[in-house]
Amino acid sequence: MAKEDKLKSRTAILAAAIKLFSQQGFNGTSYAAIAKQAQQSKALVQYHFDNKETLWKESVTAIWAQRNQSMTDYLGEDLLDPAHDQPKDHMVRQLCKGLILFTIDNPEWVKILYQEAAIPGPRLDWMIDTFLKQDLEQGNELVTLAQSLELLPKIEPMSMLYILIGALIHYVNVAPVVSRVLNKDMFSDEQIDHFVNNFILLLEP
Amino acid sequence: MAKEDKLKSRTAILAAAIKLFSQQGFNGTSYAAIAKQAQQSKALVQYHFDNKETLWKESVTAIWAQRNQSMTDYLGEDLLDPAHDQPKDHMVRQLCKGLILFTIDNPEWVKILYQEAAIPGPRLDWMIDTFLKQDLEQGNELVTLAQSLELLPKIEPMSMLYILIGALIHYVNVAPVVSRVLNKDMFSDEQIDHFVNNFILLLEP
DNA sequence: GTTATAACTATACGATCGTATAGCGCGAAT
DNA sequence: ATTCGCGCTATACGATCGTATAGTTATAAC
Repeated sequence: MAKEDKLKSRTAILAAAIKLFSQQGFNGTSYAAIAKQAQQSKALVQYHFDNKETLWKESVTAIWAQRNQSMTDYLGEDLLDPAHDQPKDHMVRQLCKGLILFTIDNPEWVKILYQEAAIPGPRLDWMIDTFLKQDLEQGNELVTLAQSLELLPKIEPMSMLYILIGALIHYVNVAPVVSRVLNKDMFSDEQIDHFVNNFILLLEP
Repeated sequence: MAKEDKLKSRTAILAAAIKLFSQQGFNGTSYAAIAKQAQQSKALVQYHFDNKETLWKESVTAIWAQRNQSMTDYLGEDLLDPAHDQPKDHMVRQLCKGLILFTIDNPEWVKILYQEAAIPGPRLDWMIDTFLKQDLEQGNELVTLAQSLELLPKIEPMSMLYILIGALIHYVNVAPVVSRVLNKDMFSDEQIDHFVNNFILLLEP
């Protein structure tokens, strides 16, 4: 069936666009590069998305949709449910490790965020209004909830959020560098556990 | 004198290149854009730096030179000197605030690092061999020293480094976003102090 | 004052940029 | 069986990409 083919090629192109936009930014990514990455013709890319800004916005939208979908896989809604009556440090460990694994599997949103935050302009404005404002609120709520459960130290929630997200993201961002320097695979479960175990030592309320 | 003119125009171009490469990455930055930013002709840019890779490498080298110079301004060599016999929390606060103010005034090295770490390739390899390897070692030493002075909690130094640098960098990176969302200037001394005060609550050994 | 050198400019190359448009092939509808 | 519509391609536009090279000005040496 033709409709399926169309969706398939469109999806492949969108996936390629997501990868390249997040890695190389808006100006650094070309139609031709996206086409090559998706193994499709440049004309087909333009057929599906008739200008670059549209393609970029659809990419960001897809990134956030995928991210929100994936988030619940890593941080199930009941993760912070006290009904589990698991040990607290185990819950905190699961939260931190979940956030790292989630970021490793979904690095695009961070990269796009950092790309655009570096050049304030209409694209960043659009991201703020469409996604980031809500993200901050949700992050704030998550931290506040975790604090009320005595899982995180009760410092001001926004500051806690900076530290939590910042430290975990940084680990993922520089992992390719550190892996090469220390000759260890920082993406391995062993190294991630090692880092998380150290991190949660700081987080004991 | 002609030599001075040459140096002056060259410096202006290099400054423009540093800004654009760090904001837009290698592929996202063009000779024309650099020329415009530096208010010089495109031909003059090429006269000083006869190909793009050379210009990029010189930019990165200049960024690190400026960074290392500036670092000692913000984190004086005697900052961790116990001879001061200042209160410990004051020294930690000064270290954290220094790192943030330093990053605000020198955001380029982080941005270039994140840009290139997102696309492993020969440019990242060069950065690792030339700068990043040493950076990691120095960071490790700084943390170890601070720990021995009981200024930082004695978790594994590399993990401590991730958290310290990650949290502070993230604060600076998303400050433009958060400023707009919360309608506060996150670059202001007041907001920085607020964050640092919260951060050091976590760092009490 | 002539000359040599250094700083800088003008111009143009082929490749690639983002975009526009006309046309192809083929399944579905009549 | 023909027509129609849709998924897709071919091709070309002017602009800009990174780079090459010849030319122009200005300075310094003699």
